[in-house]
Amino acid sequence: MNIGQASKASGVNAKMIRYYESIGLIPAAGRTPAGYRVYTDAEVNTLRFIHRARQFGFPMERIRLLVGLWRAHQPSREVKQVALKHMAELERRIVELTAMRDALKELADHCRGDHQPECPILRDLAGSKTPGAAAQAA
Amino acid sequence: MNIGQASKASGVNAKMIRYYESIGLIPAAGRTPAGYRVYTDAEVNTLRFIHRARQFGFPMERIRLLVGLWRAHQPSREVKQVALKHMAELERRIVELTAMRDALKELADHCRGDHQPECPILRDLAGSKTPGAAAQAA
DNA sequence: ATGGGGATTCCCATCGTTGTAAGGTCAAGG
DNA sequence: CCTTGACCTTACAACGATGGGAATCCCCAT
Repeated sequence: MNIGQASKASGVNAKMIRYYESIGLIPAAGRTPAGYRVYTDAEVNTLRFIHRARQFGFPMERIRLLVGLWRAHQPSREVKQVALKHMAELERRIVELTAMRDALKELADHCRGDHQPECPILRDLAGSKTPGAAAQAA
Repeated sequence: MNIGQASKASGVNAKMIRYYESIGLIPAAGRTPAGYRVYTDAEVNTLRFIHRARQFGFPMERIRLLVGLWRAHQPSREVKQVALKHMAELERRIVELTAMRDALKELADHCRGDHQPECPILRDLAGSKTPGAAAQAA
């Protein structure tokens, strides 16, 4: 199996496969005499694992951890701990973005959006010393 | 006003002020004979505007746009349009992250988290061909 | 043998921010 | 006058993960 086939089978872009190898997330693949990378089913499984973990938003370093736990059949406590930590970070980010969206919505809702330059959004950006002013007004 | 004072007054890191200048987001500041950058109150206001826009998560290119609209007293319609586009992107990201968190929570909730290696999280990462399997099972 | 598709390596760009290194400048105090 | 420390200057690199492209090479089929 060469890198193109491994890519299709795992869902991981060929370019990314080489990158994962370069950062040591996966061991260096075998090579044909001509220098082409060769992948076994087991290696494709690992790539699929990584791909799926990326879909969950896990950062590479945590994926490195997860792959290690997986291959070494470590206690599920360890795995769960990593997952919970990631979920907490997702949650943090969600809260952040939601706050941005809501604050912005508050301003946009009061913006006429017509031909006149007067605009609560610009007023807030330009002048607000107290970031919560819009929310407080709401 | 030198860059340190402008930084404190605007909330924008001095390093970032130089960066914003380098990418043309703000015009090059005046200089003292010794080469120190000098800032007026108006320039600090612009920096504060940028700082606030960053807090709303606006990417630089959109901030460049907003600063332009602001300074040229353009119709609020333009401003609102930019804000709405950004809100839509925030929303997209929120939905993405929420889906990740929920799917992960579903798996973590069913993980014993004990000394045994058996773990729904790893099972999903390793084997799921259908990304929605966990959600469907729920 | 020729062509096309796929492989290789290497470099560059993203986006916003931070860090570091090596220097110049200013103001205060001994 | 000299030192000290805080501040400024430029320039370069790194981050995380990915995409793009160039130049070259390999394999297979016609």
